[in-house]
Amino acid sequence: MEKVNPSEQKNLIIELSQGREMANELRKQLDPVTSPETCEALVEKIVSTYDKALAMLTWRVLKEEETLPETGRKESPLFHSPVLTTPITEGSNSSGFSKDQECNKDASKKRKTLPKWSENVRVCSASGLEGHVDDGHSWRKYGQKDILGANFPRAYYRCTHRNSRGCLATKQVQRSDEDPAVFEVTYKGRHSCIQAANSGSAIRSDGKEMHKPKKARSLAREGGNQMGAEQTLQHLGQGLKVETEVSKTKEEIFRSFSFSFKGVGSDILESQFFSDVMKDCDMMGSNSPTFLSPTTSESNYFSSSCQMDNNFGIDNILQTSESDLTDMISTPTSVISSSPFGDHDFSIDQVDFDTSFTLDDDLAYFN
DNA sequence: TGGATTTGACCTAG
DNA sequence: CTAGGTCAAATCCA
Repeated sequence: MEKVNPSEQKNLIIELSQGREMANELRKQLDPVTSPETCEALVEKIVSTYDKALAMLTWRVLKEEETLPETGRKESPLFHSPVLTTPITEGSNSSGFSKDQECNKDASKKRKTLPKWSENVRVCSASGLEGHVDDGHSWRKYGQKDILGANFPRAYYRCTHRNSRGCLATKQVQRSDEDPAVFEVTYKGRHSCIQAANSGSAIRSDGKEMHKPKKARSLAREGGNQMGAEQTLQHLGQGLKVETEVSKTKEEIFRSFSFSFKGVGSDILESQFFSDVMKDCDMMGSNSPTFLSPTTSESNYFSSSCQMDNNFGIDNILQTSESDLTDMISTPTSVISSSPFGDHDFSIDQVDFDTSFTLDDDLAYFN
């Protein structure tokens, strides 16, 4: 990493500066009057800032290593970087590497070879769109399965561009048993398509949504407690308010961060890492220009757009592993707040853009 | 007519 | 063997 381009350097400076400022602020706050929550928030914020800076540096190294033979890349100690997200150990193996990474060795024998990470999304009840959690990509449902012990079936989605562009990204959406308003979304694989962020469910210039899933239509068919299709679409068009399992504190914590990503990567790269940077955007909906201030004391409502303005390549940051956040998911309210560093896959490959990342919709209809 | 969803069957990991 | 994951034909809908 002998050379840092000006953009990255700038971002690093910003991050580190923020960390310093927040540390100073925390010092000021360290008086008996200050609430522990405030201090905790500041600490989280500081840690997050440094994590981001480290992630940037990490990514740079990984990017460079990508030019090296595959073996060298996989053996990179960076895969064990504390910056990276907690490995999900779905049926974990004992090695330091994720199952995915190991599976790369013999992909022909194993079916699950893609990185996996999860997030919880709570859909604003007012939207009437239960489980419609869009991450900016267009998904096509290819299956639904009743899961043992779960009250609700699990829906399986894959990228719409699976055939046309060979995009292998998939996701699973399951409604939480504990809180039906919470949808556990598990992503697998990374998008090799470039539709990502600024396309997805973006609103077209004519006001209509792109990739409007027919899920909305079926919702109308199903009737029940769902609102009418017209209303549904209207809500979608207006930008679905999505509530993540993030405390207000978190919102405050991450509000100041702004990131965008300049993907550079190889589409073949299977391992991927999504730092809290993305979590900030995706989960916190932090400093989106269209961010809506929380309207309740315990919920984060925000619009689906998440502006990402810097040039931080993210999709090539390697995910430490295909981890399984199932345990985290099972306790939604504590998940995100305790671990803001989820892994996210955003295929922003080979795209240099300032984009509005949408989180607006994605219907999972489990009725 | 083409793309998306539904759903039963099939495949595979554990 | 079982449960989870995927396939693919049937169906729906704009």
